[in-house]
Amino acid sequence: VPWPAEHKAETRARIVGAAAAALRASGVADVGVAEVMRSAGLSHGGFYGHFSSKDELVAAAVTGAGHDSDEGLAMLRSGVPAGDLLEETTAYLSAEHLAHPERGCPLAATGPELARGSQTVRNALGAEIRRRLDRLAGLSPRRRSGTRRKRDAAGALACMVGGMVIARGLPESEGTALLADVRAFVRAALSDRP
Amino acid sequence: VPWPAEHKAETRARIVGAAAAALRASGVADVGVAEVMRSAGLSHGGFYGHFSSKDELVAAAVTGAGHDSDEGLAMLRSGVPAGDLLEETTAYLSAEHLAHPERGCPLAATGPELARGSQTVRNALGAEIRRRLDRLAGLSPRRRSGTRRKRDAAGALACMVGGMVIARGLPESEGTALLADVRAFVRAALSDRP
DNA sequence: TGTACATCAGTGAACGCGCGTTCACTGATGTAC
DNA sequence: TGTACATCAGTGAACGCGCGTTCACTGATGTAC
Repeated sequence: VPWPAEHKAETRARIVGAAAAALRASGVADVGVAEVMRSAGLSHGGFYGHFSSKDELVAAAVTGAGHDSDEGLAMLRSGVPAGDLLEETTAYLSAEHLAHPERGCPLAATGPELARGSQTVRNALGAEIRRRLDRLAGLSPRRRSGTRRKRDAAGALACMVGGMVIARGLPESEGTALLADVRAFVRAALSDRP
Repeated sequence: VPWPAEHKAETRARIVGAAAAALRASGVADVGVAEVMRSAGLSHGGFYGHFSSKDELVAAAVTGAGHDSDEGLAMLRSGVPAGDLLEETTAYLSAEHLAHPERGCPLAATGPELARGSQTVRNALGAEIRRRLDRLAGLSPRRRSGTRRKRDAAGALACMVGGMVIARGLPESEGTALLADVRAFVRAALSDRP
């Protein structure tokens, strides 16, 4: 074996990382293979040594983006491990996340485009959604029923993704104000009352 | 004036209508000017007699799509005028809407792509979002405070858009189940309790 | 230890193709007389 | 009423351009002797 064992995997990870950021910043269609390779410090043509098509890269990037979005949220909590569902939702619906799609949630940045993608992309997207729903359901208070926790996870994720999509469709100050309204809505919805 | 006064406006409306459907079905990037003109029954080259760029068409299509999405929701209520906020949300989060992005909400179908668009497109998108928020706030019970109505409108719209985006990212049966969870979440959130 | 070799990650130029846009032209229309 | 005309909505071919993909090649690497 003429090259160090991890070399190729490391290069591939660098390409996926560059793609994950570019994808969320510019969308699937507006990101070119050449651009991704350039930001990974490689030449255009080497791409097909790692992936058999752009599609495969997009699928890998969705999964990669999901993970660094989690890390980003963890940083907003200053490294404190995720507490409850409301805290998680509040961190997601922050001005910080609004301003930085490229390190944020891939669903909010490119959900509809991915849903129209190939089967490979749709599989990665579906897996990412399930992962998030499971994670959120796990953050719901233990005293609640499974049904209630599942419902709250679905509602919270819908508010997160929808809130961010809407806020990004408005000028910044309006978007920031809208996020505050959605946060208040979720706080009320997740409270103990109903 | 060699042509009937309304002729050009009618043709333009036909182009916008075709674009509004194609846009929601395939996204901004995957819809070509040629394809839109063909489905409007016109030839490719005539486009620039009506619009100065594809961008201008997309902006017009967003507004057009907003209106026929409203009509679609009205039909799901069998023509009954919109009642309260919960009914509206329930109609939006339906299996019917899940299956037919091309006549549904443009925010759920193309929100993130539009948010990355030109200023012209962003303006149309912002106007469409404000229109929907105002409409939803108006459907909230009168007895509630302005603050509460604004918050509920924001939360309901976030749940609608986010719920639909997520559901469309899952296989159909899972998506349908998720919509039911989000509907239950919104029902609880809009109840009188808190 | 030093050198020739086989491997394969990465290079860079080239390829079709489809897109948005342009443009010289056509032909259907209402108007003038 | 009928005919010549000016207008302008629509046609269809052509244009660059950037994209995803391919491919013959390069050169850095660990291995064999």
